Amino acid sequence: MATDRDSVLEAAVGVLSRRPTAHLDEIARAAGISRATLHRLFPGRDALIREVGLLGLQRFGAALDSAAVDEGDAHAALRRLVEALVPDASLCAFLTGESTLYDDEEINELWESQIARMHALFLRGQQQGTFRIELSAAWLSEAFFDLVAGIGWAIQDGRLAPRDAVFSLSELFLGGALRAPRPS
Amino acid sequence: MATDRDSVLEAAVGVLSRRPTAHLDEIARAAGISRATLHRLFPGRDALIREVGLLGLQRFGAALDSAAVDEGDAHAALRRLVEALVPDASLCAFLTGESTLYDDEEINELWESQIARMHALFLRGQQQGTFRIELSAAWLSEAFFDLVAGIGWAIQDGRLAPRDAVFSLSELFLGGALRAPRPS
DNA sequence: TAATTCTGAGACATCCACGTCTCATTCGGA
DNA sequence: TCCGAATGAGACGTGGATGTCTCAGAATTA
Repeated sequence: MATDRDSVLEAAVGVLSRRPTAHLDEIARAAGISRATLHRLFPGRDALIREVGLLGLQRFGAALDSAAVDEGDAHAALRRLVEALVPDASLCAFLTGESTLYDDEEINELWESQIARMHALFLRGQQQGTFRIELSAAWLSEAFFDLVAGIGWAIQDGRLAPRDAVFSLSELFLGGALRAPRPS
Repeated sequence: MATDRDSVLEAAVGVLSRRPTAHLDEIARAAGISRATLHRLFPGRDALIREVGLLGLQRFGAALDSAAVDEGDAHAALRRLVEALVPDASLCAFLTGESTLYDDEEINELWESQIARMHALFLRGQQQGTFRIELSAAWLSEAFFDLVAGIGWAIQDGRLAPRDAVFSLSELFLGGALRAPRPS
């Protein structure tokens, strides 16, 4: 069953985003399977983490796609991106915390290309007069992703209600990023 | 020499904030000492990481003190806090990345108490009408610290100029946190 | 200079997570 | 019911980082 692999990856995210050094025992338990089965699904720890990373980057890219970040008003695009990204916030938290991921060439390239899309969004928004130009597009991209990851951690630890996530993130970030005094 | 321990801790932060799983060899090399001397200064890896964590929390507390976060206007207090905290941004990055730290009771209590001080600052700011009340004080605290950590990572990786750190952080965050349309 | 202390380099031993294996059990289909 | 596949539990070996040790050389002090 291919679905099983995915559900295991989901469970792995839940554990690894909070504790990147978690043992395989713990991940297996979280997935509701034995360590043996975990090894049957994934050759080893490195492979598992790599696949989780690829899943995260794929979801990230899918969110960028579904939000159509390179179309229309940058402000609206960013709000769409928040909506699309929040459900995978813990995955983004994983991408931030698991630093060893970026030793891998393919992962690195994927990451760079997704970040470039975000960078382009902010750059376009600045050219449109939507986003502030005193803050570099690079910093806006970085800060945005940091906040998404923070959302993921906060939700997982029960410090933030999932329902509040989209509002909290978009209001705080856009308040600082938008050039206009305050969005409606 | 007591100073040596501190300089080793500083070097350890530089390595561990970026790669929490770095080997002791690497940390020793970064500190310019041998692994043997590292072991003479710190009983083991756990002890080293614990001391780095304590250093970070102490610096965090010192920043809260020097910024006098519980005095006067909350807006001004937060700006002072940013100034005081940015030099130790990588230490804050370490505190967010090294999750195993919080297995320790003492570390956990220290962390909670410092966060409580930040929480109080935001709560006071909300009561003063300085900060937005649509965003919970807890989320503001969390998001602020996430951004500080992000600043630390960005500076260490050379993606952000240290000179721009205070401005980038305070402008972005305050823009989203302040109730007033935009600070001067 | 001589003595003491500190340091670095390296050689071990140890420990723990990981990877592999076996085997009994369970689940699902014929 | 029977058979095959999949799973879980556990044992076992392995690798690599860690922790401890020794010893020679450097640094510091008298």
